[in-house]
Amino acid sequence: MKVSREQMAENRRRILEVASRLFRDKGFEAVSVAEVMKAAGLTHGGFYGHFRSKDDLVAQALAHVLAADSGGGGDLRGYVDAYLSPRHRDNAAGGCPTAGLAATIRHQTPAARSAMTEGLRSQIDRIEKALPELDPADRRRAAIGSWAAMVGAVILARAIDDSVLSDEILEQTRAWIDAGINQVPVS
Amino acid sequence: MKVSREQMAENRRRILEVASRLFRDKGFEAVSVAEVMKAAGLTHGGFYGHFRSKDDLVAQALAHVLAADSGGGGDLRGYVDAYLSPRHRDNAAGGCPTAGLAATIRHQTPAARSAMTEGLRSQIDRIEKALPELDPADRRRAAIGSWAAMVGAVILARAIDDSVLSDEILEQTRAWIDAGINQVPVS
DNA sequence: TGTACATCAGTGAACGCGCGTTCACTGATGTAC
DNA sequence: TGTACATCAGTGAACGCGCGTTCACTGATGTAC
Repeated sequence: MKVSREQMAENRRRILEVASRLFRDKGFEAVSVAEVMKAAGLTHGGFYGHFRSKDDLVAQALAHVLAADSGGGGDLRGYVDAYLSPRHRDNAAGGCPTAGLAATIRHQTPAARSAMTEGLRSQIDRIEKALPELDPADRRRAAIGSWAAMVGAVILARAIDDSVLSDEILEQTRAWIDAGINQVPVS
Repeated sequence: MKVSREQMAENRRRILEVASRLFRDKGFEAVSVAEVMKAAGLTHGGFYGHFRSKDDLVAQALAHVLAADSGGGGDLRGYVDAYLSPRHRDNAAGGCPTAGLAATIRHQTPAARSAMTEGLRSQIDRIEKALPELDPADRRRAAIGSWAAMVGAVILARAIDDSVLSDEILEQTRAWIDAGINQVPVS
């Protein structure tokens, strides 16, 4: 059953969105092509009309979700608070693709690594822009250091089974970043 | 061919060691039971004499490697430098199991999550002990914040294909942690 | 201490299963007239 | 504008493959005497 051009474009968009959620939730390898297509309301055979392979889907879904992700823009304090919240920790499927997927990019294709590189570059830029009060060197150090801490904290908080310690990881990292940003003009 | 009790114990130890290296290098799912056994110099059929399942191996290999890992003990500055070095970034197989595996623990069994929880708890303790000059609240905040930043930085540095940016992630995070630890007595 | 034999760690063929991918087919789309 | 038909997005059965796991077998170990 052929489908209109707009319908096909919408199907493709839906596959990318659904795939990015499933990948963040379960990891690239634990999600099958058939599972993605079913979640998009299609059958698995049609997949290869949209993508050349599962690896191609991985790279495109990653580029898609990293391009859509635009946190850290204006209110940095608010962004950090939301990022290091139990709500974000418990919502991997709808959360930050970097926290959910960066650690497994190593095992993906060059195209996926390239998408992640661009995503990281623009994320650092966004955080830098939200720190106009610092001089350039301190600003870049604060942007990279706090982003590394945010990503690391969410990954650690998601990895453990003790909810008290998990909450503490988020809260202490928030306080550590806060202190770091406020007093960065070092010695 | 039966084997002596000591030989069997050594085989088991070798399986755990080889498995932990392969898991850190390629991830839990990308390593097969047969691959682990072959790397340990055995055939795959004997695996189930040592472990109940692959999930059992995952949990035990994780507990094994986290127990052996004892970084951060004395010289914190030196530990941070080594951790955030290109050498460690490029040696995932022999490197920190937390940086290599924490992000995928979410998809593993409760036993594996439990091992990671204990590993994280003792790692935070070790870093705290290396910061005796700080008062207790600052010490805990610095231990958790800098550990989150270290893990996050290595994960990000490994995820991208631009070696200049990757080196910068490591270097700036090192500087950020340094500044944070030295001036933690906040306001 | 020496021997006979039960034990059991390790072997390798075989299993069932789910995966990524292919392909002949279907029928709505959209174009040529 | 209306019709006839070529196109092609989506369907679902089928494929080959590697995986985790099982099992009948082997032969060195280690114990009973």
